[in-house]
Amino acid sequence: MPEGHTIHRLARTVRSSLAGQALTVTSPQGRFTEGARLLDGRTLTATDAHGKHLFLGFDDLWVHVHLGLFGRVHVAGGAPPLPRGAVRMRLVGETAFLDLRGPTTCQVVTDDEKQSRVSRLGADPLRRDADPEAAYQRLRRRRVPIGAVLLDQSVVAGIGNVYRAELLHRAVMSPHRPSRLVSEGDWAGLWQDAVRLLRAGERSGRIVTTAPEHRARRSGRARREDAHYVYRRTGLPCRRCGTLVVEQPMAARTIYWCPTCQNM
DNA sequence: GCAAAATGTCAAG
DNA sequence: TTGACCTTTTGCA
Repeated sequence: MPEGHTIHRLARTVRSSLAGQALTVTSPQGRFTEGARLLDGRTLTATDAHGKHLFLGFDDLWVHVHLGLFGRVHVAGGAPPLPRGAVRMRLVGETAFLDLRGPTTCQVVTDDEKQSRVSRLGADPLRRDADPEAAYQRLRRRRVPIGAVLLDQSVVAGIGNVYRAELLHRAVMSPHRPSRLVSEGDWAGLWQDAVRLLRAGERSGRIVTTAPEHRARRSGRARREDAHYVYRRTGLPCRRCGTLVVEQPMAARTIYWCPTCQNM
């Protein structure tokens, strides 16, 4: 479930449940044995999130985690049960534990290595130190359409396939619009909306992009299919104009959009 | 029991 | 542009 909002939320959760505790670090699955040995017994001192990258700090060393498409982190209070499935890394503190499964990346890195990995990332809407102007300068030079640029983590860090589709629909912009035709004002609007949506996602732990009037309530809870305007709604009517939503591959993923109102 | 899908990225051709 | 990789869950025999 990992777009940037998930990672920032995790950074907070892990900090509040495990920071300051000396941790037992293991790799039940066996693919992080070396790293676990380096960190076992150390105290978790910091957590940090940049786009979709999570860093867990142990003084001068960090664990760099990238969940990829399938990775998951499970944090819970109390004592851990026997590991179930492929647990790459397990952290056990006095009051809580963490299990990491299926990440693309789980590596011990130094401060310098962390810095160099972060420096390859573009502006993160969830960070106060983000530079959206620099992102705009990069965006304007890309030869690919805006729908592809929004997934390019070296331009904007943290947006994934759900947010890209939803942001473009909310901006009433075609994913096919050439990036050089995205004006400063267009970009300011997209950026501001990204900040708003990702913050809401970080707070709630869910991606909900639709306005309340689009969300039918049943037993007090928004239905899942009402959470989005276009993402995974192929063949259903656009909530703005009624045209059927279409899908197409773009930048190695599927983009969903309304061909009528998002017409450039 | 097995195939397919899922909010991601990188390297090879 | 395609395939490989990481793992769990869901749907269909």
